[in-house]
Amino acid sequence: MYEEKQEFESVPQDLYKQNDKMYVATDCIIFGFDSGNLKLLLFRRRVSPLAGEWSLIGSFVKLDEDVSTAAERVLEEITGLKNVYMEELKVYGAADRDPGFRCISVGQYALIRLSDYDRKLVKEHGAEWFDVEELPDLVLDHNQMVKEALEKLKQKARIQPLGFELLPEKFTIPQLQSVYEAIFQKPLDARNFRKKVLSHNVLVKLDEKDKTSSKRGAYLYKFDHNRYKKLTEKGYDFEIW
Amino acid sequence: MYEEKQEFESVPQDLYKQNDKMYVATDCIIFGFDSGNLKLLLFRRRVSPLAGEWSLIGSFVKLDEDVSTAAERVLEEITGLKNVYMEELKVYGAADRDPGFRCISVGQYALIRLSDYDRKLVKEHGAEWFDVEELPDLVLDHNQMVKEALEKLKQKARIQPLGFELLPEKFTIPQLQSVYEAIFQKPLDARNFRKKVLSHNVLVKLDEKDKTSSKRGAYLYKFDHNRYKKLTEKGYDFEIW
DNA sequence: ATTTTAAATCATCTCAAAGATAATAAATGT
DNA sequence: ACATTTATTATCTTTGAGATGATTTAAAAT
Repeated sequence: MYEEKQEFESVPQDLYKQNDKMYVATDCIIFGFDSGNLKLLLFRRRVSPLAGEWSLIGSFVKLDEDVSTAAERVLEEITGLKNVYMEELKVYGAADRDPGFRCISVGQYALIRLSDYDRKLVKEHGAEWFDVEELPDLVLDHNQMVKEALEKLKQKARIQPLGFELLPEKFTIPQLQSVYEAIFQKPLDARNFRKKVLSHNVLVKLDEKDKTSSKRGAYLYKFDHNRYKKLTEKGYDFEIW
Repeated sequence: MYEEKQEFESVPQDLYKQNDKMYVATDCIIFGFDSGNLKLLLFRRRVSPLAGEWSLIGSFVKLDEDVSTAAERVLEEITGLKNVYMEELKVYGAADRDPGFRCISVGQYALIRLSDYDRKLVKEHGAEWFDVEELPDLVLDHNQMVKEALEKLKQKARIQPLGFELLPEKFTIPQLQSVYEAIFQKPLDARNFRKKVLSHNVLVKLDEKDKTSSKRGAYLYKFDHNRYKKLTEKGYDFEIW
């Protein structure tokens, strides 16, 4: 499956399977969105055992580092992106989850804009984007992590507007719909979707149109973060779309 | 605040603040329900520093132990209860959260029936129940954990029937209402509550009545786990009450 | 024994939002 | 000029949440 000879960062060999240390790692489920499909960024595991196998983007948490910082660090390392939407999924803490050493992993999922990331960096690290529906076998419990991240994303998307995180600054309603169709994995009615999504008054209609995907062209919108902030502070219930 | 001399389990002194180990702990936010109020079980922290201060019920995760098992272990140790509803809250992973050593904690909240727990065990461990509204100052970030657990409970209770976990096997509708009023921290209309809660057909009406809290007496019900299971498997949306 | 009382229970009504469907508008390609 | 496709506006129907009125029941008070 992975033939090339390569150097990997690894736990010092003298520690491997012989020490009594508890390791804490974080693995990022990094979602992107492109042409109607959710994508996931993967790379090759850097530590033995299983070095070289497809894996979520992860890293050990350093002793003097916050867990969330570790996730941000590794995400920036591979994609060049900062200030990305990221949220904790859950802890994977089975004693036997990693055959090499005792390591619990904090799963965190991130939503990034495919337009923004640093392609060179990604390439350098051997990372690749996969369609969420067509993932390879991943190391350890990573396939399970992805499954649960998708589930959580689906759930979260119902009560919090985060489809925007996957789109460029400016986007059309149909594009947004397409994101939600990918997340919910079912078709939505364009007319009702528009009605709902606009009813919250957190979208600002721009004067430009996007004509890449239709003859008529659709108006571009942008998300009004300020307005959203004000609404949620007032306890506004976003349980919609 | 805590004057008595006492022995505490602790990290070996030679390791304290000098070793480079990563520790993983779990802290349980243990909820109970009594006479209209949510209660929380607390005990005295067993490790230095801050040994003897009020703390959530917690423990280190052993090297050969699942994180979830650790939580179940400590919960049983203190309350004698097994098979309790427990769910992960989130990870508390700030590098400086514990002044003694580097330790991340997995917060987990549990719902137990106050009728069931082992009072002797609780007493032996110096644990006590506190009204959620009147908690003492807790060690580290534990007050924050409680706050977030309450928030999560409130959210979760909207889409999943878990008020039952806090009540005895048999309960009345008014009792159930009282649980939800405690969770949501607002009064509910008895007539509408009844309508909603019965509309899902997961409650079985018994022939007995409970007369402890009213002259007329209210019928006892029990939760139909099987029926609930079937419904959720079919994708039934419980976004109610 | 009758009345009072407080909860428990049943029955309607109103309103708003969700989903289904119809109709129109704006471009492009033929 | 017309057909075609996507975007957009406008209605209609149904459902369910919340508000409120009315009735039952059994214990306690008179």
